[in-house]
Amino acid sequence: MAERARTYHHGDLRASLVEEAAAMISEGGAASVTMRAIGSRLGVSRGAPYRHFPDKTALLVAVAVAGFKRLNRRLGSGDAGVSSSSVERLRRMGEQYVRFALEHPAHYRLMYGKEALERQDQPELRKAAGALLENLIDVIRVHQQRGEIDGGDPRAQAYVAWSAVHGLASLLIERQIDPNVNVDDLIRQTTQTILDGMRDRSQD
Amino acid sequence: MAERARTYHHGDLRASLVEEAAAMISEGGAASVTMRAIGSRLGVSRGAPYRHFPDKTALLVAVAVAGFKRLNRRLGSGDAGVSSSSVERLRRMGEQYVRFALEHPAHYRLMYGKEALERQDQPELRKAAGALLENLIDVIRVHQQRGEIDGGDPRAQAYVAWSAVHGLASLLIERQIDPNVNVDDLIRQTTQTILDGMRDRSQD
DNA sequence: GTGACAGTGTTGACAATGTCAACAAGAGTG
DNA sequence: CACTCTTGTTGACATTGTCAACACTGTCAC
Repeated sequence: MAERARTYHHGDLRASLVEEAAAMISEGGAASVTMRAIGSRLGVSRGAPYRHFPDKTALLVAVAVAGFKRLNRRLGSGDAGVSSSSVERLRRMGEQYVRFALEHPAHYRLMYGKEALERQDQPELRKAAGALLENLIDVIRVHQQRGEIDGGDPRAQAYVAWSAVHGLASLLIERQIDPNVNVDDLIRQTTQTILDGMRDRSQD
Repeated sequence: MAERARTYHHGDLRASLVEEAAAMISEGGAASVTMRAIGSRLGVSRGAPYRHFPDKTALLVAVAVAGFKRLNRRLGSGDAGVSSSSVERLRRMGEQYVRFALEHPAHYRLMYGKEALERQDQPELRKAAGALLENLIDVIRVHQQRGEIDGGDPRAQAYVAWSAVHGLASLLIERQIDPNVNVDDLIRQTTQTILDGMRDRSQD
């Protein structure tokens, strides 16, 4: 019945902590994650997590990093299928980005909310988010080479596109957007507007 | 020496609480605001705030609402000066929006961070944010009538524009953007891209 | 004026929480 | 088996939000 190589009391507590914390965040928001509760759910005491993370912040950072990796994987997955012409690839990335946020709102909030993680800059987190940016830049470069979008600094364009989808995701999550509005349409219009704006540098 | 009509012990504690909480947020982030600390700074006890706000969340909501009003005022203030042609007005709004966030990062975070305020939906907060949206819609309508931007649903366009500036502000505040990037340029490029995208519906 | 009354502020207490120090138990090594 | 490192447990403490009981202050009818 041993799950894996349960080398010790719990087996692989560190990974379990991250996993369980993510689950708790999805269920009851980041505020519901307490060291005692998470220990209890895993059958260990409140002090056990401190053998794997120096403090609660470190644990939450690990959860946030895992979220970025998951998001990154998802954005990259649409790669194989549609390499059609037009900027379909970029649009799909934007759409998947927002969908991820809507499916995991509390987790997404944690990923960007330095508020909960406020302290030093977390290099791991920065790195995970940086990987996302690099992927976006790569895709933008491809589209540039195809002449589908304007040929400016791809990094700056990536920031603009990221801002748009992150902003939309954030506003949706925080319920700042009228629930009567069709979300799919809004996502589509947002990505379309950005893409149009990145193409139309005709008279500037 | 009496400041105002100090009708009672403190005079106008409710307003002072909101003001002081905002100051503390600017100084040390939202986490530094504790009922005890804020009371201490105002020379009252830890229990005093509970005569004016049912709990800490309610106080923070009041602070957030004040932030929205302040932001709204700032966005509207550029109104008189430049009513020049082109979409300069909208661009300036976007720029002022992001600047406000950069100048008051912790306050801005609180305004959008339901995390700290998580509980019921806060109607006051929603209302304050709604006023911001309505102003934006109005400006968009003006530009539409001038034929400067596309004639779609102004509400949807407002959401797109709001998403872009909010996303940019958020990424900047959370230090997700390379500090070597010129912020002014990035703000300008973001607003420009959105405006271009709202104009170019030629081949769609 | 004076006494009731409501508004405002204070204090004691409590539960929840993050965290640390001291202790203990499993796991690997000689 | 003895030793030691890793991992987990427990007791304790400070901080914090919050409530209940109490106290002070101004107001107002009489």
